[in-house]
Amino acid sequence: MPELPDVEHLRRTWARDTAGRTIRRTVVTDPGILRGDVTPDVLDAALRGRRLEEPDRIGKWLLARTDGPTVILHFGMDGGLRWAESPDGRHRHDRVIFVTDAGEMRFRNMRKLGGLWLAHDEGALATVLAQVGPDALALEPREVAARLRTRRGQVKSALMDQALLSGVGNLIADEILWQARLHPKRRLEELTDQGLLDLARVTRSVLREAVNRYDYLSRKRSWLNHVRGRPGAACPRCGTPLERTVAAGRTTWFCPACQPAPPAA
DNA sequence: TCAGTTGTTTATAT
DNA sequence: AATATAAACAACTG
Repeated sequence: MPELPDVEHLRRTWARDTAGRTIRRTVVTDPGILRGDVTPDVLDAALRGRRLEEPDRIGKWLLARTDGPTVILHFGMDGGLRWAESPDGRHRHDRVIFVTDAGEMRFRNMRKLGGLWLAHDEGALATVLAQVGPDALALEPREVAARLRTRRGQVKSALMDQALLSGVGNLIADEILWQARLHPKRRLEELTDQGLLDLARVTRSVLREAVNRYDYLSRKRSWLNHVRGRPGAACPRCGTPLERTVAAGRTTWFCPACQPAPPAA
């Protein structure tokens, strides 16, 4: 699930459920989810007795702050959070559990892409996030356009480059390009300034609406993601059968009528 | 059995 | 130097 809107949802979940709580202990059921030099003992010692504070988010990264260290979570392809009042019903993919004075937050992650980092101060936090660009939703469209303008090559590749702009994943990139009527393999250097600005505006509007709907973008019938990936699916705008290709190394769906291919090389 | 999966990193090639 | 591609990671679903 996790692209920017999903992680924002997780951030709000974390904030709501852990507000005012104190960490009693942490349970690491699978050390293979720990990143950097943190170990189960180090994590527990660092967090025991700490008060949970308002979490932040940059792109797909959740920064779970305490009155001491910050826990950094990345959810990979299928990670998530579950809050429970008691230790009952833990799932085998709950890799780390933050036990508080009134319930526990579980970091679930089936495939163990992503993981957990621990930063003892802002310097360590900056080190972990050194390659992460500005949050895609925190920038004005003109700023997004200016960043895109520094790049050449396939537009989808740039949208998904987390160092250029953080938060846009494969599904959202397809949605943005479909709404902007741009073929995923169009080249950035071919786009006009106005074209880039339009793309940046669509980017913000897709992210904003997905975040404000509070879950994801799949329910909206007028959007590509409502039908994306289904065999024989038709473009919600014009009814043309969607096509599948690979761009930026990822499965990509687009409408061949609304998103005309770039001129052959 | 095999292909496919919302992400990132690394290696390799162009 | 930038960009493009593929593989690897891990665990599951259909």
